[in-house]
Amino acid sequence: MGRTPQHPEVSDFDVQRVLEALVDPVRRSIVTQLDALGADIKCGGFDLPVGKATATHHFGVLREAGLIRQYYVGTLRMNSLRRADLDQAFPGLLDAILAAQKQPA
Amino acid sequence: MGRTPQHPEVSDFDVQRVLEALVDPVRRSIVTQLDALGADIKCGGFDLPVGKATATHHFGVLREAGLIRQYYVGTLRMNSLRRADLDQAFPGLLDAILAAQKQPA
DNA sequence: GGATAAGTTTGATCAACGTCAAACTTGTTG
DNA sequence: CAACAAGTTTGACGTTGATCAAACTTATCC
Repeated sequence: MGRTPQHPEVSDFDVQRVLEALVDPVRRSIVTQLDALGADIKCGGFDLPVGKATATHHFGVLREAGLIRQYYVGTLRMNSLRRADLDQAFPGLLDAILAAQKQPA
Repeated sequence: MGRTPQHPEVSDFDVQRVLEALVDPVRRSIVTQLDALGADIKCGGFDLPVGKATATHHFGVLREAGLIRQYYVGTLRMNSLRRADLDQAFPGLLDAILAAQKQPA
C-alpha cells in the first residue's frame, strides 16, 4: 500500500475531468463532507452508501481530478480537500457547487 | 413538430440534472456558444461535431435541466440561455463553468 | 400542390461507468 | 508471530448514455 499516490498539478487541472468527478452523487457527497468537516478524514470516516472497493474507486477519481489530496498515516488513508488549488484553477466553481448542494431547490 | 416543449420551473431545478447536462462537452459547447453570442440561435446555427439526431437529443437534455428555453419560429427551433433562472437557482454556477471553459488550465 | 428545408422519432449499437465479491497487501496490536 | 483492521486490486456484470441511419412530420416557397 505504501506508495504515494499521483496528484495533478494545478496547471494540469482540466474542467472536463473536474466536472466528471463532481457529477457523481457519491463523489459530491465526499467533497461535501470534507468541506463541512473542515479537516482531513480517513477513507473509512465517510458516510457512504457503497462498499469499500467502490469507495476506493471514487477516491481515485477525485484525486486524479485534483479535488482531493491523499496521504497515508499508517494503514489509514487520509483525505483533504484541495480547496485553494481548485479556487486558483477554477474560481468560484467549488463554492457554487457546494452551495447548490445545500439548496432544496 | 408544433407542440410547445416542456420546461421546468426554477423551483424544480435540480443540481444533479444540471451537472449531468453540463458534463457533456457537446452540451457545454452549446451553452458556451449561446452565451458568447448573447442572442437566441436556431438549432442548426450551432457549430457541433454530431449529427442532427444527436443534436436534438442534447438540446432536449439541456431543456429538461432548465439550461435553455426552446420555442418554434416556423420550422426553426430557437434556443435561448436561461441565465437569470440559473443564477437564481444556483448562484455563480453557470458563470464559474463558463469561465472555467475559457481558461487553458 | 410539389419540392425542399429543419428538426424529430425510432431502433440499434457500442463504449463507459458504477457496483460488488473475493483475494490480496500492508500496517498495527496483543 | 498471529490476528485483525484498512484499503486496494482484479474481474465480472448491468445500466446508462452518446451516437447514427432511416423514416417521418411540419412548415415554407416557388
